Amino acid sequence: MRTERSDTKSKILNRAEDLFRQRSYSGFSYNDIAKPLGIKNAAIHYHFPSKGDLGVAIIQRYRRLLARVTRRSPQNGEQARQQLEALFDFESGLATRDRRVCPLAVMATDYVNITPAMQSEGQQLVQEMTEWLTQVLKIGRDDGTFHFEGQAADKAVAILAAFVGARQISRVGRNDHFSSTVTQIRRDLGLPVE
Amino acid sequence: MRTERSDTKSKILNRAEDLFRQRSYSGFSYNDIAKPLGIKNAAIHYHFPSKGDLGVAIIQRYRRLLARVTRRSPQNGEQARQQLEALFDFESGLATRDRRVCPLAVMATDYVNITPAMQSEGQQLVQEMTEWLTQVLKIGRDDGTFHFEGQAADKAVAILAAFVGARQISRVGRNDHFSSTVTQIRRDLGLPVE
DNA sequence: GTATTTACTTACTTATAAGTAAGTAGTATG
DNA sequence: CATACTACTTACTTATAAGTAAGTAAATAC
Repeated sequence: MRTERSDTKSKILNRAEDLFRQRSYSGFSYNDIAKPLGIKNAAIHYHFPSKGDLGVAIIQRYRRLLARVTRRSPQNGEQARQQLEALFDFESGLATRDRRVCPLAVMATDYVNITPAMQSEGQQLVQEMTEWLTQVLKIGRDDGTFHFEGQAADKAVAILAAFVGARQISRVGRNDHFSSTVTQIRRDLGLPVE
Repeated sequence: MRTERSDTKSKILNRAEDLFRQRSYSGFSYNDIAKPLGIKNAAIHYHFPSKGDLGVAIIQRYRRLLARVTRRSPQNGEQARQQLEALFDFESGLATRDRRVCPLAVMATDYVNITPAMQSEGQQLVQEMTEWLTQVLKIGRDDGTFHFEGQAADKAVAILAAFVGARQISRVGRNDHFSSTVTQIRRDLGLPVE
Protein backbone atom coordinates (compact mmCIF):
# COMPACT_ATOMS: atom_id res chain seq x y z
CA MET A 1 0.00 0.00 0.00
CA ARG A 2 1.19 3.45 -0.89
CA THR A 3 -1.01 5.40 1.50
CA GLU A 4 -1.22 4.33 5.13
CA ARG A 5 -4.77 2.99 4.76
CA SER A 6 -5.57 2.51 1.13
CA ASP A 7 -8.56 4.74 0.63
CA THR A 8 -7.86 5.10 -3.05
CA LYS A 9 -10.74 2.83 -3.91
CA SER A 10 -13.29 4.87 -2.01
CA LYS A 11 -11.78 8.11 -3.34
CA ILE A 12 -12.29 6.76 -6.84
CA LEU A 13 -15.87 5.84 -6.01
CA ASN A 14 -16.59 9.23 -4.49
CA ARG A 15 -15.24 11.07 -7.47
CA ALA A 16 -17.00 8.69 -9.87
CA GLU A 17 -20.35 9.22 -8.21
CA ASP A 18 -19.85 12.94 -8.37
CA LEU A 19 -19.06 12.81 -12.07
CA PHE A 20 -21.87 10.34 -12.70
CA ARG A 21 -24.40 12.73 -11.24
CA GLN A 22 -22.88 15.85 -12.73
CA ARG A 23 -22.12 14.65 -16.24
CA SER A 24 -24.05 11.37 -16.66
CA TYR A 25 -22.55 7.95 -17.32
CA SER A 26 -21.29 8.41 -20.86
CA GLY A 27 -20.26 11.98 -20.03
CA PHE A 28 -17.25 11.20 -17.87
CA SER A 29 -14.04 9.25 -18.46
CA TYR A 30 -11.46 7.43 -16.35
CA ASN A 31 -9.17 10.39 -16.83
CA ASP A 32 -11.68 12.72 -15.20
CA ILE A 33 -11.32 10.58 -12.11
CA ALA A 34 -7.60 9.89 -12.28
CA LYS A 35 -6.26 13.39 -12.87
CA PRO A 36 -7.74 15.18 -9.82
CA LEU A 37 -6.81 12.23 -7.59
CA GLY A 38 -3.23 12.24 -8.86
CA ILE A 39 -3.38 8.61 -9.90
CA LYS A 40 -3.13 6.84 -13.21
CA ASN A 41 -5.84 5.51 -15.44
CA ALA A 42 -4.83 1.92 -14.79
CA ALA A 43 -5.23 2.33 -11.04
CA ILE A 44 -8.97 2.65 -11.59
CA HIS A 45 -9.00 -0.46 -13.74
CA TYR A 46 -7.24 -2.28 -10.90
CA HIS A 47 -10.12 -1.59 -8.52
CA PHE A 48 -12.90 -1.56 -11.12
CA PRO A 49 -11.93 -3.67 -14.15
CA SER A 50 -14.50 -2.09 -16.45
CA LYS A 51 -16.54 1.09 -16.45
CA GLY A 52 -19.62 -1.05 -15.95
CA ASP A 53 -18.20 -2.38 -12.68
CA LEU A 54 -17.68 1.17 -11.53
CA GLY A 55 -21.24 2.01 -12.51
CA VAL A 56 -22.63 -0.93 -10.58
CA ALA A 57 -20.62 0.08 -7.52
CA ILE A 58 -22.03 3.60 -7.67
CA ILE A 59 -25.62 2.39 -7.74
CA GLN A 60 -25.06 -0.27 -5.10
CA ARG A 61 -23.64 2.28 -2.70
CA TYR A 62 -26.55 4.62 -3.39
CA ARG A 63 -28.98 1.78 -2.71
CA ARG A 64 -27.27 1.07 0.60
CA LEU A 65 -27.49 4.75 1.49
CA LEU A 66 -31.19 4.86 0.74
CA ALA A 67 -31.76 1.57 2.52
CA ARG A 68 -31.22 3.39 5.81
CA VAL A 69 -34.54 5.06 5.07
CA THR A 70 -36.35 2.42 3.06
CA ARG A 71 -35.45 -0.69 5.03
CA ARG A 72 -37.71 -0.13 7.99
CA SER A 73 -41.46 -0.18 7.49
CA PRO A 74 -43.63 2.07 9.66
CA GLN A 75 -45.84 0.60 12.40
CA ASN A 76 -48.09 3.62 12.85
CA GLY A 77 -49.00 7.00 11.43
CA GLU A 78 -46.44 8.89 13.45
CA GLN A 79 -43.64 6.64 12.23
CA ALA A 80 -44.95 6.98 8.68
CA ARG A 81 -44.82 10.76 8.95
CA GLN A 82 -41.30 10.68 10.34
CA GLN A 83 -40.09 8.37 7.59
CA LEU A 84 -41.67 10.49 4.90
CA GLU A 85 -39.98 13.58 6.36
CA ALA A 86 -36.69 11.69 6.28
CA LEU A 87 -37.16 11.10 2.56
CA PHE A 88 -37.96 14.78 2.04
CA ASP A 89 -34.81 15.77 3.92
CA PHE A 90 -32.72 13.30 1.97
CA GLU A 91 -33.97 14.48 -1.42
CA SER A 92 -33.78 18.15 -0.52
CA GLY A 93 -30.25 17.79 0.80
CA LEU A 94 -29.01 16.16 -2.36
CA ALA A 95 -30.78 18.57 -4.65
CA THR A 96 -29.74 21.84 -3.08
CA ARG A 97 -26.14 20.99 -2.17
CA ASP A 98 -24.69 21.03 -5.64
CA ARG A 99 -27.51 20.69 -8.11
CA ARG A 100 -26.57 17.12 -8.91
CA VAL A 101 -29.31 14.94 -10.28
CA CYS A 102 -30.54 11.60 -8.95
CA PRO A 103 -28.54 8.51 -10.04
CA LEU A 104 -31.85 7.11 -11.15
CA ALA A 105 -32.27 9.94 -13.62
CA VAL A 106 -28.81 9.32 -15.04
CA MET A 107 -29.57 5.65 -15.52
CA ALA A 108 -32.82 6.54 -17.26
CA THR A 109 -31.40 8.94 -19.84
CA ASP A 110 -28.31 6.80 -20.38
CA TYR A 111 -30.32 3.60 -20.26
CA VAL A 112 -29.11 2.00 -23.48
CA ASN A 113 -25.50 2.94 -22.73
CA ILE A 114 -25.29 1.31 -19.32
CA THR A 115 -24.61 -2.38 -18.77
CA PRO A 116 -27.35 -4.93 -18.02
CA ALA A 117 -25.95 -5.25 -14.49
CA MET A 118 -26.44 -1.52 -13.98
CA GLN A 119 -29.94 -1.71 -15.40
CA SER A 120 -30.74 -4.46 -12.94
CA GLU A 121 -29.42 -2.38 -10.03
CA GLY A 122 -31.62 0.48 -11.18
CA GLN A 123 -34.67 -1.72 -11.36
CA GLN A 124 -34.10 -2.94 -7.82
CA LEU A 125 -33.62 0.64 -6.62
CA VAL A 126 -36.95 1.70 -8.09
CA GLN A 127 -38.68 -1.34 -6.65
CA GLU A 128 -37.29 -0.79 -3.16
CA MET A 129 -38.29 2.85 -3.19
CA THR A 130 -41.81 2.38 -4.50
CA GLU A 131 -42.64 -0.57 -2.24
CA TRP A 132 -41.42 1.22 0.83
CA LEU A 133 -43.16 4.50 0.02
CA THR A 134 -46.39 2.68 -0.79
CA GLN A 135 -46.35 1.16 2.70
CA VAL A 136 -45.58 4.51 4.33
CA LEU A 137 -48.45 6.18 2.50
CA LYS A 138 -50.89 3.36 3.29
CA ILE A 139 -50.17 3.41 7.01
CA GLY A 140 -50.15 7.21 7.11
CA ARG A 141 -53.47 7.54 5.31
CA ASP A 142 -55.21 4.90 7.43
CA ASP A 143 -54.08 6.85 10.45
CA GLY A 144 -55.31 10.17 9.07
CA THR A 145 -51.83 11.66 8.88
CA PHE A 146 -51.81 11.99 5.08
CA HIS A 147 -54.69 12.72 2.74
CA PHE A 148 -54.91 11.66 -0.88
CA GLU A 149 -57.25 9.96 -3.34
CA GLY A 150 -56.63 6.74 -5.24
CA GLN A 151 -54.24 3.89 -4.66
CA ALA A 152 -51.22 4.27 -2.41
CA ALA A 153 -49.00 2.58 -5.02
CA ASP A 154 -49.91 5.18 -7.65
CA LYS A 155 -49.36 8.02 -5.22
CA ALA A 156 -45.97 6.60 -4.26
CA VAL A 157 -44.78 6.46 -7.86
CA ALA A 158 -46.14 9.95 -8.54
CA ILE A 159 -44.26 11.41 -5.57
CA LEU A 160 -41.00 9.74 -6.53
CA ALA A 161 -41.45 10.88 -10.12
CA ALA A 162 -42.01 14.43 -8.93
CA PHE A 163 -38.80 14.37 -6.90
CA VAL A 164 -36.73 12.99 -9.76
CA GLY A 165 -38.25 15.38 -12.29
CA ALA A 166 -37.99 18.38 -9.99
CA ARG A 167 -34.25 18.01 -9.74
CA GLN A 168 -34.02 17.91 -13.50
CA ILE A 169 -36.27 20.89 -14.10
CA SER A 170 -34.55 22.99 -11.47
CA ARG A 171 -31.24 22.30 -13.16
CA VAL A 172 -32.37 23.39 -16.61
CA GLY A 173 -34.84 26.05 -15.53
CA ARG A 174 -34.91 28.00 -12.31
CA ASN A 175 -33.26 26.76 -9.15
CA ASP A 176 -36.34 27.31 -6.99
CA HIS A 177 -38.43 24.90 -9.04
CA PHE A 178 -37.26 22.13 -6.74
CA SER A 179 -38.64 23.73 -3.59
CA SER A 180 -41.84 24.63 -5.42
CA THR A 181 -42.36 20.97 -6.15
CA VAL A 182 -41.65 19.91 -2.58
CA THR A 183 -44.08 22.51 -1.28
CA GLN A 184 -46.76 21.22 -3.62
CA ILE A 185 -46.17 17.57 -2.72
CA ARG A 186 -46.70 18.54 0.94
CA ARG A 187 -49.88 20.46 0.19
CA ASP A 188 -51.26 17.64 -1.91
CA LEU A 189 -50.72 15.30 1.06
CA GLY A 190 -52.32 17.73 3.49
CA LEU A 191 -49.02 18.20 5.34
CA PRO A 192 -48.06 21.54 6.91
CA VAL A 193 -45.97 23.86 4.72
CA GLU A 194 -43.78 26.02 6.88
CA MET B 1 -28.62 18.33 -54.91
CA ARG B 2 -28.17 14.59 -54.92
CA THR B 3 -31.71 13.67 -53.92
CA GLU B 4 -34.60 15.26 -55.79
CA ARG B 5 -35.62 17.40 -52.80
CA SER B 6 -32.80 17.49 -50.30
CA ASP B 7 -34.37 16.15 -47.15
CA THR B 8 -31.02 15.00 -45.84
CA LYS B 9 -31.00 17.80 -43.31
CA SER B 10 -34.32 16.84 -41.78
CA LYS B 11 -33.39 13.15 -41.89
CA ILE B 12 -30.28 14.00 -39.90
CA LEU B 13 -32.37 15.98 -37.42
CA ASN B 14 -34.90 13.17 -37.03
CA ARG B 15 -32.25 10.59 -36.42
CA ALA B 16 -30.37 12.94 -34.06
CA GLU B 17 -33.45 13.62 -31.96
CA ASP B 18 -34.08 9.91 -31.73
CA LEU B 19 -30.55 9.24 -30.55
CA PHE B 20 -30.62 12.24 -28.23
CA ARG B 21 -33.63 10.88 -26.42
CA GLN B 22 -32.53 7.26 -26.51
CA ARG B 23 -28.88 7.65 -25.57
CA SER B 24 -28.50 11.22 -24.24
CA TYR B 25 -26.36 13.97 -25.72
CA SER B 26 -22.90 12.63 -24.94
CA GLY B 27 -24.11 9.12 -25.67
CA PHE B 28 -24.37 9.37 -29.44
CA SER B 29 -21.90 10.24 -32.18
CA TYR B 30 -21.99 11.61 -35.71
CA ASN B 31 -21.36 8.12 -36.98
CA ASP B 32 -24.52 6.84 -35.30
CA ILE B 33 -26.39 9.29 -37.50
CA ALA B 34 -24.35 8.92 -40.68
CA LYS B 35 -24.20 5.15 -40.99
CA PRO B 36 -27.94 4.32 -41.00
CA LEU B 37 -28.62 7.24 -43.36
CA GLY B 38 -25.91 6.07 -45.75
CA ILE B 39 -24.11 9.40 -45.67
CA LYS B 40 -20.69 10.49 -44.48
CA ASN B 41 -19.70 12.10 -41.26
CA ALA B 42 -18.79 15.34 -43.00
CA ALA B 43 -22.28 15.67 -44.47
CA ILE B 44 -23.61 16.28 -40.99
CA HIS B 45 -20.96 18.90 -40.34
CA TYR B 46 -22.07 20.61 -43.53
CA HIS B 47 -25.61 21.11 -42.19
CA PHE B 48 -24.67 21.41 -38.50
CA PRO B 49 -21.08 22.66 -38.15
CA SER B 50 -20.72 21.47 -34.56
CA LYS B 51 -22.52 19.00 -32.36
CA GLY B 52 -23.77 21.95 -30.31
CA ASP B 53 -25.53 23.36 -33.37
CA LEU B 54 -27.23 20.02 -33.84
CA GLY B 55 -28.24 20.03 -30.18
CA VAL B 56 -29.74 23.50 -30.44
CA ALA B 57 -31.70 22.48 -33.52
CA ILE B 58 -33.16 19.48 -31.68
CA ILE B 59 -34.39 21.59 -28.79
CA GLN B 60 -35.68 24.39 -31.00
CA ARG B 61 -37.77 21.97 -33.00
CA TYR B 62 -39.13 20.41 -29.81
CA ARG B 63 -40.03 23.87 -28.54
CA ARG B 64 -41.90 24.61 -31.76
CA LEU B 65 -43.74 21.31 -31.42
CA LEU B 66 -44.79 22.08 -27.87
CA ALA B 67 -45.70 25.64 -28.79
CA ARG B 68 -48.75 24.29 -30.60
CA VAL B 69 -50.05 23.48 -27.14
CA THR B 70 -48.46 26.17 -25.01
CA ARG B 71 -48.90 29.19 -27.25
CA ARG B 72 -52.59 29.73 -26.67
CA SER B 73 -53.85 30.71 -23.24
CA PRO B 74 -57.27 29.52 -22.11
CA GLN B 75 -60.19 31.92 -21.81
CA ASN B 76 -62.41 29.75 -19.62
CA GLY B 77 -62.51 26.55 -17.60
CA GLU B 78 -63.59 24.39 -20.48
CA GLN B 79 -60.68 25.56 -22.63
CA ALA B 80 -58.33 25.04 -19.68
CA ARG B 81 -59.51 21.48 -19.32
CA GLN B 82 -59.11 20.81 -23.04
CA GLN B 83 -55.61 22.25 -23.09
CA LEU B 84 -54.57 20.23 -20.07
CA GLU B 85 -55.90 17.09 -21.74
CA ALA B 86 -53.87 17.98 -24.82
CA LEU B 87 -50.75 18.08 -22.65
CA PHE B 88 -51.64 14.72 -21.13
CA ASP B 89 -52.10 13.23 -24.58
CA PHE B 90 -48.85 14.71 -25.80
CA GLU B 91 -46.84 13.37 -22.86
CA SER B 92 -48.51 9.98 -22.89
CA GLY B 93 -47.97 9.57 -26.61
CA LEU B 94 -44.26 10.30 -26.36
CA ALA B 95 -43.75 8.10 -23.34
CA THR B 96 -45.49 4.99 -24.50
CA ARG B 97 -44.44 5.00 -28.14
CA ASP B 98 -40.84 4.01 -27.67
CA ARG B 99 -39.88 4.71 -24.07
CA ARG B 100 -37.80 7.68 -25.07
CA VAL B 101 -37.27 10.28 -22.38
CA CYS B 102 -38.06 13.98 -22.53
CA PRO B 103 -35.39 16.19 -24.17
CA LEU B 104 -35.56 18.25 -21.01
CA ALA B 105 -34.41 15.28 -18.98
CA VAL B 106 -31.48 14.71 -21.31
CA MET B 107 -30.42 18.33 -21.01
CA ALA B 108 -30.64 18.11 -17.24
CA THR B 109 -28.47 15.03 -16.78
CA ASP B 110 -26.04 16.14 -19.47
CA TYR B 111 -26.19 19.74 -18.33
CA VAL B 112 -22.47 20.43 -18.00
CA ASN B 113 -21.73 18.67 -21.30
CA ILE B 114 -24.11 20.70 -23.44
CA THR B 115 -23.26 24.11 -24.87
CA PRO B 116 -24.45 27.40 -23.33
CA ALA B 117 -26.73 27.88 -26.34
CA MET B 118 -28.39 24.55 -25.59
CA GLN B 119 -28.71 25.45 -21.92
CA SER B 120 -30.44 28.66 -22.91
CA GLU B 121 -32.88 26.79 -25.15
CA GLY B 122 -33.65 24.49 -22.26
CA GLN B 123 -34.27 27.37 -19.92
CA GLN B 124 -36.72 28.92 -22.37
CA LEU B 125 -38.48 25.59 -22.81
CA VAL B 126 -39.00 25.25 -19.05
CA GLN B 127 -40.20 28.83 -18.78
CA GLU B 128 -42.70 28.49 -21.62
CA MET B 129 -44.09 25.29 -20.16
CA THR B 130 -44.42 26.50 -16.58
CA GLU B 131 -45.93 29.87 -17.47
CA TRP B 132 -48.50 28.32 -19.75
CA LEU B 133 -49.47 25.55 -17.33
CA THR B 134 -49.73 28.03 -14.46
CA GLN B 135 -52.28 30.01 -16.47
CA VAL B 136 -54.23 26.90 -17.39
CA LEU B 137 -54.39 25.78 -13.77
CA LYS B 138 -55.40 29.24 -12.54
CA ILE B 139 -58.28 29.59 -15.00
CA GLY B 140 -59.38 26.00 -14.45
CA ARG B 141 -59.42 26.30 -10.67
CA ASP B 142 -61.29 29.63 -10.66
CA ASP B 143 -63.88 27.93 -12.80
CA GLY B 144 -64.17 24.89 -10.53
CA THR B 145 -62.84 22.50 -13.17
CA PHE B 146 -59.66 21.60 -11.25
CA HIS B 147 -59.16 21.31 -7.51
CA PHE B 148 -55.85 21.79 -5.70
CA GLU B 149 -54.35 23.64 -2.77
CA GLY B 150 -51.58 26.23 -2.87
CA GLN B 151 -50.24 28.41 -5.65
CA ALA B 152 -50.93 27.57 -9.28
CA ALA B 153 -47.26 28.16 -10.15
CA ASP B 154 -46.12 25.53 -7.64
CA LYS B 155 -48.72 23.07 -8.87
CA ALA B 156 -47.63 23.65 -12.46
CA VAL B 157 -44.00 22.90 -11.71
CA ALA B 158 -44.95 19.84 -9.66
CA ILE B 159 -47.04 18.41 -12.50
CA LEU B 160 -44.31 18.95 -15.08
CA ALA B 161 -41.75 17.44 -12.73
CA ALA B 162 -43.98 14.40 -12.26
CA PHE B 163 -44.26 13.92 -16.03
CA VAL B 164 -40.54 14.22 -16.60
CA GLY B 165 -39.70 11.95 -13.67
CA ALA B 166 -42.36 9.40 -14.55
CA ARG B 167 -40.79 8.79 -17.93
CA GLN B 168 -37.45 8.20 -16.27
CA ILE B 169 -38.77 5.90 -13.58
CA SER B 170 -40.81 3.86 -16.04
CA ARG B 171 -37.69 3.36 -18.13
CA VAL B 172 -35.57 2.08 -15.27
CA GLY B 173 -38.31 0.40 -13.27
CA ARG B 174 -41.60 -0.92 -14.51
CA ASN B 175 -43.23 0.30 -17.69
CA ASP B 176 -46.59 0.95 -16.05
CA HIS B 177 -45.14 3.48 -13.63
CA PHE B 178 -45.83 6.16 -16.20
CA SER B 179 -49.55 5.52 -16.34
CA SER B 180 -49.66 5.22 -12.54
CA THR B 181 -48.28 8.73 -12.32
CA VAL B 182 -50.72 10.12 -14.87
CA THR B 183 -53.62 8.50 -13.03
CA GLN B 184 -52.47 10.07 -9.78
CA ILE B 185 -51.98 13.52 -11.31
CA ARG B 186 -55.60 13.34 -12.52
CA ARG B 187 -56.89 12.23 -9.12
CA ASP B 188 -54.96 14.98 -7.34
CA LEU B 189 -56.62 17.52 -9.65
CA GLY B 190 -60.07 16.03 -9.11
CA LEU B 191 -60.32 14.99 -12.75
CA PRO B 192 -62.11 11.81 -13.84
CA VAL B 193 -59.96 8.69 -14.16
CA GLU B 194 -61.41 6.39 -16.77
C1' DG C 1 -22.38 28.56 -71.87
C1' DT C 2 -19.38 30.09 -68.21
C1' DA C 3 -19.53 31.12 -63.09
C1' DT C 4 -21.18 30.30 -58.82
C1' DT C 5 -23.52 27.96 -55.31
C1' DT C 6 -25.36 23.73 -53.13
C1' DA C 7 -24.72 19.44 -51.20
C1' DC C 8 -22.16 16.59 -50.52
C1' DT C 9 -17.52 12.81 -50.49
C1' DT C 10 -12.69 11.61 -49.72
C1' DA C 11 -9.22 11.61 -46.82
C1' DC C 12 -7.33 13.20 -43.27
C1' DT C 13 -6.07 15.27 -38.13
C1' DT C 14 -6.03 15.59 -33.27
C1' DA C 15 -7.83 14.18 -29.08
C1' DT C 16 -9.53 11.07 -26.11
C1' DA C 17 -11.91 6.85 -24.82
C1' DA C 18 -11.66 2.21 -22.43
C1' DG C 19 -8.73 -1.31 -21.61
C1' DT C 20 -4.30 -4.25 -20.95
C1' DA C 21 0.37 -6.41 -20.27
C1' DA C 22 4.35 -6.04 -17.84
C1' DG C 23 6.97 -4.15 -14.35
C1' DT C 24 7.73 -2.45 -9.38
C1' DA C 25 7.80 -0.86 -4.60
C1' DG C 26 6.26 -1.62 -0.42
C1' DT C 27 3.56 -5.07 2.98
C1' DA C 28 2.39 -9.24 5.05
C1' DT C 29 3.16 -14.33 5.65
C1' DG C 30 5.51 -18.37 6.80
C1' DC D 1 14.89 -14.03 5.01
C1' DA D 2 12.49 -15.58 0.96
C1' DT D 3 8.07 -15.69 -1.14
C1' DA D 4 3.82 -13.99 -2.41
C1' DC D 5 0.43 -10.62 -2.50
C1' DT D 6 -1.37 -5.78 -2.79
C1' DA D 7 -1.64 -1.58 -4.95
C1' DC D 8 -0.29 0.55 -7.93
C1' DT D 9 2.77 2.87 -12.51
C1' DT D 10 4.64 2.80 -17.19
C1' DA D 11 3.77 2.28 -21.59
C1' DC D 12 1.15 0.76 -24.73
C1' DT D 13 -3.16 -0.74 -28.05
C1' DT D 14 -7.33 -0.27 -30.50
C1' DA D 15 -11.32 2.20 -31.29
C1' DT D 16 -13.80 6.08 -31.85
C1' DA D 17 -14.85 10.90 -31.13
C1' DA D 18 -15.53 15.67 -33.29
C1' DG D 19 -13.92 18.35 -36.71
C1' DT D 20 -11.66 20.05 -41.25
C1' DA D 21 -9.49 20.98 -45.89
C1' DA D 22 -9.81 19.98 -50.44
C1' DG D 23 -12.12 18.07 -54.15
C1' DT D 24 -16.49 17.15 -57.10
C1' DA D 25 -20.97 16.51 -59.44
C1' DA D 26 -25.19 18.57 -60.19
C1' DA D 27 -28.28 22.51 -60.14
C1' DT D 28 -28.94 27.54 -60.60
C1' DA D 29 -27.85 32.23 -62.00
C1' DC D 30 -26.49 35.35 -65.20
